[in-house]
Amino acid sequence: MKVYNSLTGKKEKFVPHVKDEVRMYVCGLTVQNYSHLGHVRGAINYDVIRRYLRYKGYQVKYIQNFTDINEKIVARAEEEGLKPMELANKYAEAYIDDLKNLNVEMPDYFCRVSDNIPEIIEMIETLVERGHAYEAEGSVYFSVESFEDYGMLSGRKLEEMEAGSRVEVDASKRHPLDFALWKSYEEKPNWESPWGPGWPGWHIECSAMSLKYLDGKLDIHGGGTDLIFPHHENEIAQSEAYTGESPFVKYWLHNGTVDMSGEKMSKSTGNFYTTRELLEEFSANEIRYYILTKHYRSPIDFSFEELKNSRKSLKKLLNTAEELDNLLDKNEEIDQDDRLFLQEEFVDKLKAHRQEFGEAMDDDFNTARGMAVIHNLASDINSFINSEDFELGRNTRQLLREARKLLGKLAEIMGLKLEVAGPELESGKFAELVDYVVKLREEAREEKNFELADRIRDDLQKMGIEIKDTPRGPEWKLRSSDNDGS
RNA sequence: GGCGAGGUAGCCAAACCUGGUUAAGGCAGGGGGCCGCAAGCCCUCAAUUGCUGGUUCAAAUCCAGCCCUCGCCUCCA
Repeated sequence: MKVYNSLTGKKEKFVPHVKDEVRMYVCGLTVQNYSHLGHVRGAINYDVIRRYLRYKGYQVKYIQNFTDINEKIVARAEEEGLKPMELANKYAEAYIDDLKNLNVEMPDYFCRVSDNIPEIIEMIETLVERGHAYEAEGSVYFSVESFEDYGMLSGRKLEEMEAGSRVEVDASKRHPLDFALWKSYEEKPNWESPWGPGWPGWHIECSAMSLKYLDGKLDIHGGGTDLIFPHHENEIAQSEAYTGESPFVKYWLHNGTVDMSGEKMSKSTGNFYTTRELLEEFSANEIRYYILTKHYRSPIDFSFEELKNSRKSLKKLLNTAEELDNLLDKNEEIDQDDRLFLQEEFVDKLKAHRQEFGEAMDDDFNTARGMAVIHNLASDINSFINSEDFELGRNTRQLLREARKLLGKLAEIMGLKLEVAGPELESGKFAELVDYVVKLREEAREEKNFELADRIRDDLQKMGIEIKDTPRGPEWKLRSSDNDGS
């Protein structure tokens, strides 16, 4: 398996610190408002990475943080008339809801800045002791000049950055790019420190918490490309200056951003679509499909049209899954042997697809290719069950079970749910009755009495019973109450 | 100004690092079929890979130049 490491700019063989174990830390968000697609895109990308790593047999420990204190939160809290911590909690919970609604698995732990102040202070103290940081007017700054490799991640050099820097130079800083580890703050949401009351700077939290919760052995650190500089650059500097070890992180992964350039109108009106707004109109499956048919490193230029298209694409996969389920659920009594000639070929295809999927995902988690494999798999399944000499015997049935399992498994790695939950009324007296009516309709069709046949179909349709004429004969199902599989 | 990403069919999007029969997959569209209609599905058609030159037996892929687009450099994922 290879992953693209932002630190080296190359795909590298993936070898975690500890065999069969992966420790990953993903930058969460400042919980100051509802999340939008950009936030959630990363969450979905790393969710799939995590699922795939697990599929590969790794035990994955996944940590994500909430930045729950900074000036933005204080400002927003004032706007909403809440205490800063209340505001942070509100949006942290909202974010967790969003993730659940998107079928994103919860991290093993959500760490919060406010829960880790002692660790952060300890880290800053050490940095000061070692001459990597200095105190000025109650705040503490990291000295970028004290860290030789500053710029290694973003590929920048200190000298070059000063020239075009737009950063306003704070008089108390020794170097314009020095950044705050501790910020002096006199008012209420603050903590005592050796330098007086205040709170942590933005970058230090991730260093302190990732080192703490992952025992200093980070295999993967993820986040958006927009965090490379300065956030992750600073994380590296302070972490390595603190531990004296390099590298701080084995593999830096960065997902592309979601841009709204095609949707300028919405920008002027308010800005982006929040996740919950999108979820009103689209299912988790659809949003995930949209995100995952693009490579995680590529930026996405958001398009409503494309998102709608993913609904149609996804429907194809759902149809196949449903067809298989129908075949497997019904005709439970069939047990005669069937011909084998077609099946060998089909078995080979299943095997091939399983392997192709692995190859795609092993290559820097290429979900776009993985998705293509899933489509090819679905196509082959469709061909198989709709071919003229298809017959449902014992062998075929077993084979279809495996096909369904594979389809479900691959979809599950993508976090897609292909289980179409229909009402469970498709057996018993009711089913016998419908079967009977359907049979009558078949007779009408044989007599070319299409008027009657169509009327039966239309009337059943009105009762919520859908008939499909397949090459294997008619099939029917109860229509699930409203939307298509979310 | 600095750093970075990218330009592939009408649209979205892989493959580029590791040159070579896959220019993948999806949406929309054409043609045919299961099958009369509906719903689906299958087969098939559709691309001189931004432009120009170069390297090579071979270039979407490597090199050079040019033209465009976008992101970051602002405590944004």
